[in-house]
Amino acid sequence: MLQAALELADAHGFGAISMRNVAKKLGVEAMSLYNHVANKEDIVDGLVDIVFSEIEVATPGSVDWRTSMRQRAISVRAALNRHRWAVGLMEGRMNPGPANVRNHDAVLGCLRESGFPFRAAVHAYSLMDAYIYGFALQEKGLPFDAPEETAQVMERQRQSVPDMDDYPYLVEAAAEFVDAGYDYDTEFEFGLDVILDGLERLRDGIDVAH
Amino acid sequence: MLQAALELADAHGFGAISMRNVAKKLGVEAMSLYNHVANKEDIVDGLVDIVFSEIEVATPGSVDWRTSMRQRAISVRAALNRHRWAVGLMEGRMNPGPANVRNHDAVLGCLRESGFPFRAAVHAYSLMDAYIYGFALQEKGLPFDAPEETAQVMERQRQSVPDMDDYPYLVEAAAEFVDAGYDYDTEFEFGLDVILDGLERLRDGIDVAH
DNA sequence: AAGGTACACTTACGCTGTAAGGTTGTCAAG
DNA sequence: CTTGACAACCTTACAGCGTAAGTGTACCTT
Repeated sequence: MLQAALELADAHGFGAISMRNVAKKLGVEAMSLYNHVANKEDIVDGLVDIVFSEIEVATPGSVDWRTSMRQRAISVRAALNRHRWAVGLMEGRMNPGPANVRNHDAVLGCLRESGFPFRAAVHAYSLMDAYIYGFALQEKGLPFDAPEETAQVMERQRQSVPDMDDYPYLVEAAAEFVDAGYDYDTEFEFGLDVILDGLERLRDGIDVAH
Repeated sequence: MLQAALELADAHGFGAISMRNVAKKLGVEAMSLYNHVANKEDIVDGLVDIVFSEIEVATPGSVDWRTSMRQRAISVRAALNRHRWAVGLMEGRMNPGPANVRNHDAVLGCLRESGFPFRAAVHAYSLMDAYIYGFALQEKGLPFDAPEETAQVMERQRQSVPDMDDYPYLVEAAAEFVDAGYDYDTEFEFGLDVILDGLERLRDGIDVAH
């Protein structure tokens, strides 16, 4: 049943998850689902945990913290790209599933065992995840997916803003993107590396101080 | 009418914005609203632009880019804390309002005039906003607002995870947060400064190369 | 055979956004 | 003063939503 809901969400977005839709996909009436879940929120909790289960985080000690965290970040983004409907829902679950918990513990463990003191590990985790989820949010929202669409979208947006010429930097950006495109992968990894650089300096500073 | 919708959303969350609720607040029937807006999405667009209008970004040249960007980031977070319902909605508007457009142009302008080449300015903007919106997402989702609630929430979460003892790092975190609390302001500004440090290095590196 | 449990069903309530069409108040042109 | 246009409001209706409540039936255990 989670499988059915997942396929619905992946194919037609979060709004397509309704008790009636999921039930129909299973050849069943809506109310029958309540024999298996408490309510709709329960289904969403289950779906989110499936997404968490797709996130790969290396076993501690197998690689250094930086490559481990880098791979995890890329893995999270990949999972969120496969399941765009999940973007705003990963954080703040009231009933975190097992994969969710395991993931959090693994990340904290990686950082702690790599020499990050507790508070520094929390800072690092908060910073990385804020960036990852925030980037996914941008990526989900930004109007152009494929490069070839960029020009049309830009043109439409320009027309919807009456006095576009008052905003020279936006005009510059629009022209540039139409011209040279916009690469999400590059963008994501750039920011990610800035953050990892900062965290590395933080950790090394602490090492020295000890 | 946007005012009425704004008060509803601030007081009772995004879900409270329904045509019937907004209309009731104005002493009017739901369908009457359609004389002023095309549809509900129109209202949301208007609300989001109100939030954008509350974001302060210094006029270019008045202060250096770093303090300007730092203040803006804090201003964005403050606005999103006043209007938590807006957190997932700021990015990816199909019909950006005037305040939205002005804000984007001002930020890009600040960076460009401070010596960031175009691509670097885009990287910087993307990185900062991903972090800001991602942090706001965390903050909205995280279950404890007031420090005194922390203990209860932690206890409830522990009970909802059956084999909590398999996750030593989470146990450590829970204990620490109950003990010493969790300060969102400190957390936010820590990550923000890591990012600004990284961007400063990026800009200086470019300056030297020229 | 009896009882319990698991799963499915139907019906109903109050909510949602909004399409369609009717009524009224204001205001400018003839 | 009348007429017509127009804006703003109204009511009605429809299809969809989550889910509370109650009913039926097949199967497994005692």
